[in-house]
Amino acid sequence: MQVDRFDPTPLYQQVARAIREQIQSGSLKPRDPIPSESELVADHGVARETARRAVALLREEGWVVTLPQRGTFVADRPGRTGGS
Amino acid sequence: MQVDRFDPTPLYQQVARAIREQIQSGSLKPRDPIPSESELVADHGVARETARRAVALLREEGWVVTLPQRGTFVADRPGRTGGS
DNA sequence: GAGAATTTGTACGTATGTATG
DNA sequence: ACATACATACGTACAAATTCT
Repeated sequence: MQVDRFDPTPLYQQVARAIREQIQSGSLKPRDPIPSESELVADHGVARETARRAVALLREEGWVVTLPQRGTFVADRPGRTGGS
Repeated sequence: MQVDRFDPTPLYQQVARAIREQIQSGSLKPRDPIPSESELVADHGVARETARRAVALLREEGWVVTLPQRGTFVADRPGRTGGS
């Protein structure tokens, strides 16, 4: 799904929202891999940096966990930071 | 102070460390502005993206606070995230 | 073990937008 | 109007670790 370039919402937030909704709806389940950066670039029509920011945002929000050189996966308890 | 390109430590971490040490040593005090992105680029000989990452890291660590379109400043209680 | 492909990490350069002074 | 400063976005390149053939 391409982003909407007329929507003033930053593209990386649009991409993040699309993934977040897939997690919330259950089409992406805990421990499932989310699309790789390259796939996000192709699927959404954005630059890699934009895709990376989207994933970074989801990571900060606790939706996903990234394993370097492995991939990024849906967290066991998505949406929870795990912090104190 | 230029970064050390033979040091395997990522450049953005080297820049962040340099700023962090200035805060810890007291040469940068709470509410002082830290150098702008352009100044970090000039001072350390790195790209803007690298300077931005350094600042982002310090922000995550609680050393600085960024006020959009204002600048980035040393936190009131540097090194504390303010979280629970 | 060798080699290619994949995936994330780091880094540089550039451009435009938005808000402030 | 102009300069400053951060935010977003695109493109490119190479490194490092893992995975697959």
